[in-house]
Amino acid sequence: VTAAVWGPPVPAAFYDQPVLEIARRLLGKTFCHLVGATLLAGRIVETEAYASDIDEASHAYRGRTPRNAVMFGPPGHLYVYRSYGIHHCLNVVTTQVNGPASAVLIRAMEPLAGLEYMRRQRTGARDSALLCGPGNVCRALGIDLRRNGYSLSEDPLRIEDAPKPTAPIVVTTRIGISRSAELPWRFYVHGSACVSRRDRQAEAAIERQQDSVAPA
DNA sequence: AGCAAGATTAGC
DNA sequence: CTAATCTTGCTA
Repeated sequence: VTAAVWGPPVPAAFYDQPVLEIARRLLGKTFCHLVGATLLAGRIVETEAYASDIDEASHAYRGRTPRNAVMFGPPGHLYVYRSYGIHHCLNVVTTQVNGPASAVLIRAMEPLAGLEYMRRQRTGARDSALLCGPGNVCRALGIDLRRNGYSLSEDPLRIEDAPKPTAPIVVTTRIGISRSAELPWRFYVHGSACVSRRDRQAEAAIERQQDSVAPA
């Protein structure tokens, strides 16, 4: 366990902010899962926000059920659910007091530690694709329904602070949903090799914006 | 009790 | 583009 990727977790207060703010600010941070003596860690490069009030795609939109209960708070916990009967998806709960149930889906990371374990979980995948896509993230990190409701401020899970990405953040629409599909609630680090799906139009818009600020 | 849909993925 | 695979939550 190297100190470089096993520092202090972000303060619990971090998770008590509006969900869109957290979805952006999670980019660049280090997600850690300690499996036995093996530290698994990745740099978060792609997230999606889900909120219950105006977002029909949110699992919490139609109210509380046994499955989505942890989405209703407190914030700073893991919401894990089974997807398509085969995969798991991992969310960070961001529900504030008296606010709508909300969470951030972690869609992709760059592997930082525990690559051997991840390769075993994901035989055949390139290293850059080990944590590419929400189902693959859970597979590679050994996360399943048993981790649902776990705190991100206690072992064996944590998110650590890390320098903000220097690359721009691309803002675009979410993947794999049919309702509220137009909301620009997906965020990813421009140029990362580990993003699950790029949006060339959104990237082109950013480049135009940069040109106008700092012409070549 | 039955059934349609799903925050996905890998492979053809 | 489609199958795989199974749980959830809604409808009857």
